[in-house]
Amino acid sequence: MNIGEAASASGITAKMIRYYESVDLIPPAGRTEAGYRTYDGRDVGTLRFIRRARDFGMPMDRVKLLVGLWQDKDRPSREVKAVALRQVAELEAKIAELTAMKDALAELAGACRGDNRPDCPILRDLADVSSTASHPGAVLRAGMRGQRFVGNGPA
Amino acid sequence: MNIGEAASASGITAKMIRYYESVDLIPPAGRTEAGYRTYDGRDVGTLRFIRRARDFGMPMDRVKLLVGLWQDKDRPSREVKAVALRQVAELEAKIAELTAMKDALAELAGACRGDNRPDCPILRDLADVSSTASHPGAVLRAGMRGQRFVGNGPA
DNA sequence: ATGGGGCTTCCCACCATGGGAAGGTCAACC
DNA sequence: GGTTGACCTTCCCATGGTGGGAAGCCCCAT
Repeated sequence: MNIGEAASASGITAKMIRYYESVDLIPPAGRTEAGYRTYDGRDVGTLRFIRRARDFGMPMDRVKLLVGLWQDKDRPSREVKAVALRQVAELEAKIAELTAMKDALAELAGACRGDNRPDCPILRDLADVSSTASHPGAVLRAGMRGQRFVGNGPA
Repeated sequence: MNIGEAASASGITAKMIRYYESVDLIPPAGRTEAGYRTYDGRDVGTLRFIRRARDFGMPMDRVKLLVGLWQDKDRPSREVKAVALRQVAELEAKIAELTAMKDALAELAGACRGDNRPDCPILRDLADVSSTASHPGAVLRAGMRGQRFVGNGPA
């Protein structure tokens, strides 16, 4: 199998397969004499596994960890569960943040008439010197440095 | 006011203030003879406004738009509200995605005993060839290309 | 033998942010 | 007046995953 076939079989672009190889998420593929990468069914299985893990919003580190556990037939399920629960906890934290943002902003928007007059509580709030501490992002800025792990939606 | 003072007064790092200037989110600051940037109370107000808008998870584009509306005293509040509601809608979409991920993963984790035995439904699911379509990320991958706008939590 | 589609590597861009180096400036203190 | 240390300047680099694209090689079918 060439990389293109492996890509369509696994749902991961050829570009990303090469990238995963370059960051040691997957071992270097075999090569033909001409230098083309070759893949077999097992490789596609691994790629699919990776795609699924990414679908749960996991960062590469976590995926790598999980692939390792998957390939170790004697892992205790305890370890796998711990990884999964960490991910769940981070997702929950992110959801809570976004919800706080959303609620605060929706409330402001609800208070805005949305007509032709310029007067607007949304802008008033954003410009307001006094309400600094109670804003959703204050917490965010304080507590969530470098969480990444959600970003764009895996693509 | 030097950039450092403006930074602590506004809650935006000096580094980011320079960056915002470089991408034309804010106009170039005045300079002393020695080349130091200078800021006044109005500038700090603008920076604070920007920080608040970012706290709602808005991407730079949206913030820029909002700053423009803020500075135009004759804007119709309709336009401001529309921007806010777009942001709310995107936050809701993101929340829905993350919730789908979280629920699916939590369910799997719930089915895993988490003991010393290797058997684990989480890994079984990730490796499962058949369940491709029903996974949370399938939707994600299909529908959310290039949404960005949440990323790390503004920092 | 020629064309088109695949493969290779390498570089660039995104977005918002932080880190750090190399060098200039300012203010305070002795 | 000189030294010190805190601040400022610009410039480059890294992050994380992903896409885009160029330049060049390879393979197969016509």
